[in-house]
Amino acid sequence: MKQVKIPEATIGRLSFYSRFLTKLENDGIETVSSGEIAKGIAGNSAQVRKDFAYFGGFGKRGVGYNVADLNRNIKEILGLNREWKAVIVGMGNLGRALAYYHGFAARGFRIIGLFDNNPSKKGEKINNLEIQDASELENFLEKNPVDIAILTLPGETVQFVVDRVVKKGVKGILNFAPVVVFTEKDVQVRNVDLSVNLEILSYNLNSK
Amino acid sequence: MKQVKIPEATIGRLSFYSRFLTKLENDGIETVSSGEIAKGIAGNSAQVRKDFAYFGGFGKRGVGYNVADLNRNIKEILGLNREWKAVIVGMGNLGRALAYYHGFAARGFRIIGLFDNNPSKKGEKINNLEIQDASELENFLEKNPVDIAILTLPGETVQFVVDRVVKKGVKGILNFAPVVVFTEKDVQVRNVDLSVNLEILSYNLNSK
DNA sequence: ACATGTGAACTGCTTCACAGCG
DNA sequence: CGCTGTGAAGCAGTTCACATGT
Repeated sequence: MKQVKIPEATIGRLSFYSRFLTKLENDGIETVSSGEIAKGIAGNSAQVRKDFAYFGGFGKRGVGYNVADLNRNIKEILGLNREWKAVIVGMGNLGRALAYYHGFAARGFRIIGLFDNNPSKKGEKINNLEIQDASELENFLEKNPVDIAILTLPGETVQFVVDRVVKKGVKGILNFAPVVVFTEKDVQVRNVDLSVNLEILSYNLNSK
Repeated sequence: MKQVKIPEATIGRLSFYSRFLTKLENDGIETVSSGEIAKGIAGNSAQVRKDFAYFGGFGKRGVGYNVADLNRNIKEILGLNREWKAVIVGMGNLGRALAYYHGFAARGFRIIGLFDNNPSKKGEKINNLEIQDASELENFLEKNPVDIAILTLPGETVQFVVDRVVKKGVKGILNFAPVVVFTEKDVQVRNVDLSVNLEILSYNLNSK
């Protein structure tokens, strides 16, 4: 295996593969072929094999892949063999929904702090975590190192909060507001945009 | 202008451009260059021009683009010059958050029905809409034609609901569960996956 | 003079097709 | 024989660089 650049699209698919494999594991299935994986995630078998080949290949020719092994390898590649600590800033409806969302914990992301700048929300409990006032953010991050900040904030306030959490060592940002975030380049930013997807739907529906 | 295939990536960017232009319109700015747009959405000016060129080009050489004109054109391309009617099925935390989300209405997507199969939620009001029992879904869709179904459901139930709404004429699906949806090909499906983005963050943070 | 519009070059990702191996 | 692993081909999207138009 030579060390080449991994397409970001491949990383995204690894995440799908892993969840599909977890389902297979739960069903007690031990072996799976690239074709079956492709069917499970609506992809193409050559692509599945190529994706794995970037990391050296995990299969047996003529047989397929061992489900548990493969899943363990993928999780390790994705960095899911450790726990990632995250905070959510902005406890509006979306922030709350994410605080309750089980999918994160199931994949190793632990939410350890919730913040909002509205004093009337302070102390409210969500999933055994108390909402803290946004002014506590720096203080909290100093005592509790955090890897990722999930920002469910109005667009105007996002950059301000990004600067604050980055200064306290946060290295990953998951931003839900439709604004561009600027940071040092060693900080990873991912944007989730709810409207874009509806607008692509709109375009596709319209041009039929 | 010749009719060529438009990259899906271009459509996604049009959505960003439009929101950036709306901001400029609100600030009373009348003219903008491809370079300024590029800065606003963290892109590249050649790409901005190429994106517009797919649709014939909207600018004046030596000057730039008229903000209001350009935005109107983009919205028309995206199909946002009409109202799209949508329902949300699955009123868990995420479904509720989306029901409250203002961003949809601001872009012409009107939520006209909320459904859940938990009888205890029936009648509860969110944003002036009553949650209806899932058994009412077909009945409602017959009386109220709907373009898009937003599905915030557990993965296991998604396909069942997709089949039901598609049978009643829904042509667009926005699915938030990490499962593959199968439909006739004239139905558009978009998937929003919250965990994938965290896992890509995890990968990128891990490989530093 | 200046910013658009665009062919051409480039880069990156996907699909093909088959050699290699269990 | 079957399914993986992989070079090579093919395709799609991005960036370059400049001719074009105002």
